[in-house]
Amino acid sequence: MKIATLNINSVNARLPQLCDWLRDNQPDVVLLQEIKTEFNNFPFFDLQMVGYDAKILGQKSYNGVAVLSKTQMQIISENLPNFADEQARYLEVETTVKGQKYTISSIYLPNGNPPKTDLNDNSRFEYKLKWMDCFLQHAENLLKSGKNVILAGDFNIMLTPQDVYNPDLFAGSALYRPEVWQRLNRLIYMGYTDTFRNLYPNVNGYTYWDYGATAFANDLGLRIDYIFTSPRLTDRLQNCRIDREYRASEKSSDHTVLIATFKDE
DNA sequence: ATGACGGTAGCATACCGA
Repeated sequence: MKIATLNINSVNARLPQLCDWLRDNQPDVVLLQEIKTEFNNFPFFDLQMVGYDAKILGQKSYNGVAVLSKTQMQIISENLPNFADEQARYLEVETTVKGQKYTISSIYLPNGNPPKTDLNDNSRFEYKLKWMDCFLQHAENLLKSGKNVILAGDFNIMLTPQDVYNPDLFAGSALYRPEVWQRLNRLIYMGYTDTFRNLYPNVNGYTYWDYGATAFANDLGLRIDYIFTSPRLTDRLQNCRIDREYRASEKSSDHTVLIATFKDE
């Protein structure tokens, strides 16, 4: 079973490249974040043509998450079940791949930095922390269910200095503060595995590079996209890799694709 | 501290992003 996640930064602006990537890589499931469109403008037909069914939680202009799958899916939850959210950031589905059942969530965690017009406004950071608290509660409930759970997407957090090209530059950033480290670590302590870091403890593993010309060329990146797995699924983990080729391609997102594969039995 | 760069809404420029 092969699953990929990508913050696509507008699905419609990058649809041809996405379809090409799907044809070339043939993942069973793909999680998208920042689709930046609502249901009526989502490219269901084009994705169907390359073999994927789609479930989405859309929003005009901002946010929006989706799950693509070769097999039939069922939506379990639009938004976190314990949090009335005005922003489209969480979609949970169930699907069966090669005889194995999975509970899979596409996650776009809030950024949390203040608007440029008011750097003292901490409401977005408070929203991020509240979002994470509700997410952790739900993640714990999923863990107790004993299902095969995959929680993946853009978490907007660098967990350690290794995940940042220049930690000093991000001191005080909402993506790099003790309050979010503490919360994301709780996900790990309760039993979920950060698949990439688990397999590659000594590789930076960046998944995002600024659009500015120097960033990708000089590998000035951040590791903010994650694939977390529940224990029984972690036992079946075969690989987790970053597809830097996608980020190097024409008209790519500023994020790149993270891909995990699992043994099928 | 600011902007590089890019997308969306909608038609000029503001907002969002990490």
